Amino acid sequence: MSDDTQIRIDLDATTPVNRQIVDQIRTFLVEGVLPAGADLPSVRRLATDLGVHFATVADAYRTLAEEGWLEISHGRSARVLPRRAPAPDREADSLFRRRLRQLIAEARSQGVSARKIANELDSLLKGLTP
Amino acid sequence: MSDDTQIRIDLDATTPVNRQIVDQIRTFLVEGVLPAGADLPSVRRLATDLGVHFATVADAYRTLAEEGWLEISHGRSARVLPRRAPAPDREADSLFRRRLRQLIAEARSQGVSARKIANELDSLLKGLTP
DNA sequence: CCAACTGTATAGTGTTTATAAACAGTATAC
DNA sequence: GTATACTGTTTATAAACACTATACAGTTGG
Repeated sequence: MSDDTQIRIDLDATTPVNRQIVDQIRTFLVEGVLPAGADLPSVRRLATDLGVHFATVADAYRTLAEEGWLEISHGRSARVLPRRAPAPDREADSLFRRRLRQLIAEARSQGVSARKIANELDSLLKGLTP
Repeated sequence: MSDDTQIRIDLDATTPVNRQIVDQIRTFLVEGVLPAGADLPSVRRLATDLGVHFATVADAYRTLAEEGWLEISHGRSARVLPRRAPAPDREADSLFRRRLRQLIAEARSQGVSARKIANELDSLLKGLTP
C-alpha cells in the first residue's frame, strides 16, 4: 500500500480499532484506490505499522472477505477481488438516509459549521456525478 | 414526544442500543424538533416503548447531558437545555470529512446507487442552505 | 528440505453493553 | 406533614466484544 492508502488509527476513539481498519480499507476499495488484483500488506506488516496486534488486522480482513471484497487463504497474502455492484437494497437505502442525517447532526453538535458541511456535501456530490 | 420524535431501535444492528438512542435524540435536538425547554419522557417510559431496560435509556440521557443538550437531575424529568453553537473545531471538521467519506463508501458497498446517494446529499444540502 | 514468509485457531484478559434490583430525590394529593 | 407515585442513580452481574498472546499450519522461493 502506498501513500494514498495510508491508514490512521486512533486508539482513543470510541469506534473499535478493527472497525476503523475495515472502514478505511473499504473506502479505498470502493473508491478504486485499491483495485481488483492488488495485494494487501500482510496482517503482521500492517499491524506493526498501526501499532496493534496482527490478529486485529486479520479480523478486519476477514470482515472484508465476508463482504466479498477480499480473497484470503491460508499462507497467501490477501488480494482484492473483482466485485460487481451488489443488488439495490431498499433497506440499505433507508439506513443510509438515517445515518447520514445522524452524522450531520453529530457534526453540527460538535461545532462543524453549516457552511463546512455544505461544502463537504457539495464536493462529494461532484465526485459522484462527474 | 410526539409522532415526529419516534425513535426506532434495531436490536440486531451492530451499533449498540444506547448509541442508537443518543444518535436519534441528538438528531431531533439539532434539527429543533425537540426545542429548548421540552421535557423528555422518563427513562422508564421510553425504555418500555423501545423494549429495552431503563438503565440503557438513562445512560443515553447522561451522554446527551454531558454533551450539553440535556439537564438531568435526580427525581426530575430530563429537560432540553438552550444550547449555543459550540466553537468551531478543526478536529471535528476533519473527523466529519473522513466519516462522511466512509459512510458513503459503506453505502455504495451495500448496494445504494450513486444516484440515490447524490439525491440524498442534494436534498440535505438544500436543507442546510435555504 | 528449509527458512521465511503468509493466515488460522484457541485461549486469556480487560472493556463495554445491557440488565436487575435496591436506593434516593421530587412532586402532588390529601 | 406524610403517603404515594413518580423521577433518575447506584451497584452488582452476566454476556458479548475487542484486543492480545502463543502455538499452529499452509505457501513460496532458495
